[in-house]
Amino acid sequence: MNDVIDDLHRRGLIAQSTDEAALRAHLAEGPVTYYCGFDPTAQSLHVGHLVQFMVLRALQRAGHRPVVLVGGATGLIGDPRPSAERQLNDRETVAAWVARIQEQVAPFLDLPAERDGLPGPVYVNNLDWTAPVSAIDFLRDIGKHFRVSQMLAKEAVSARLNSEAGISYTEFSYQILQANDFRELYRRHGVTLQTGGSDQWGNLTAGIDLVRRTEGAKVHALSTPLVTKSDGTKFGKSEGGTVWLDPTLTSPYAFFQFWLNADDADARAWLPLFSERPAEELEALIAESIERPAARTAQRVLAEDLTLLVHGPEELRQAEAAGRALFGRDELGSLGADVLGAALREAGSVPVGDDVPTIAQLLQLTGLAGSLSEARRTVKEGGAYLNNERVTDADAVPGDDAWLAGGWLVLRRGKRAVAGVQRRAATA
RNA sequence: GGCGGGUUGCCCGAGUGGCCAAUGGGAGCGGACUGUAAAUCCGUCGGCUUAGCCUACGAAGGUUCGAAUCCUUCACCCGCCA
Repeated sequence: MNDVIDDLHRRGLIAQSTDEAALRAHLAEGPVTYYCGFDPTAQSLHVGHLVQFMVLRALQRAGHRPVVLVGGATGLIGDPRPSAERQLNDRETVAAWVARIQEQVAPFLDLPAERDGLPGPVYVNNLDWTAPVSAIDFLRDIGKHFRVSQMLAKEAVSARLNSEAGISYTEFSYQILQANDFRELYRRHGVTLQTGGSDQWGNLTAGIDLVRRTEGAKVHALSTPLVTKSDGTKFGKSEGGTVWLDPTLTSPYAFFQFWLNADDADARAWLPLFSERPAEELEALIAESIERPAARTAQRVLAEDLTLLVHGPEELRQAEAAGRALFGRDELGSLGADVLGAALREAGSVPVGDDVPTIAQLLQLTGLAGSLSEARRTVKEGGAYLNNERVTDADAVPGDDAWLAGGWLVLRRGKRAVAGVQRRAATA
């Protein structure tokens, strides 16, 4: 049996861990129950969260039992960000997000557990044990175990104290709630390991301390590195903004394209983090990527493996086919209505009636341009294409001969942004 | 509490009565080169019914033919003195 920790190190998934020798020994003794939490700060998780799933899955494959927590309580309080205080979201909103995220999380951990005959993953919401605690109980039973000096020393807190933003008592208390989660899960499910992003380290250790003080038990923590981009910008954004895991927010096509468009250095660096292929294969892929960068092997594998993981085989097939259809060598006119329609629906499309809008209006309608002015500008700059041909007149209306199979127009802005326009026969 | 400085477009930051939708840099967007990369170069970068018009320089008033620029009040930020 190869060691999970070795595996995680090899893939670059470990930033920090508590006493590693002790953790290895603990994992070697038998199935360990471990957890990772996700706070509902939006209606969906995004690609930045994927690293956590990679760790959860690696441990699960090694025979350990995952507990996935969605922070219905912590999401109401807000983990202090380095920059500024968070805006509180109202309870109904957070509750709705919790429900969506719980659904979203499940597929990541379903399969292997059943196969290995292990107990399935456990899904919990910290609101269940946090909401019933009264202020008195909280301060007496939990707060008493925390030293303010230690709480102040946490990086997340001290950074904010030294900034103009300062920190509210609400966010200051966050680490106590997360520490209490660890203790609660230790009691309820025998959880002895928590994983999380490197920015969570202070919260992870807060939990370890609480469990040691009140339960006399030694528990562990593992943190993942921050995923970075070589140009210094934030990981997980594309032209359209955040790359979400929810297919209604980021289409599988856009998700696939996000990885496919990664720059070479990033794709190679991310490959071991996100691909679960064997070490030797990854090495070969990286070598290939260096030798023939134009083939974009690393990008392709990332796009394929992750679209498959997040959206499933059928969506992967569609996303791939869409890319081939829209960026391939084939003449658009030679594509059938089914292929074209599927590709454009993936890329994003908009219906029009018999009263066909101008090119500028279509660019705006499809979202390729943010405003009419921007659409006109794009045409003026030579960045607008109709059926792969550059458009020169923003006020022109696509002629009858422009419509492709199935009543489609392929509208493109720049090299990558594509959208479809479908003509709907006016029916009475 | 007193005195002084500041608040400009997505961000930084020029601009002290007309030539200002506002210099410059960054981000973004488009083009060229490529590989649906990166770097580089060029262009663009408030909105609209686009050779014109509308809205904008912390907020509200005022002076003026004309204000980001001058005056008044208010809000917030930063220094110095109490």
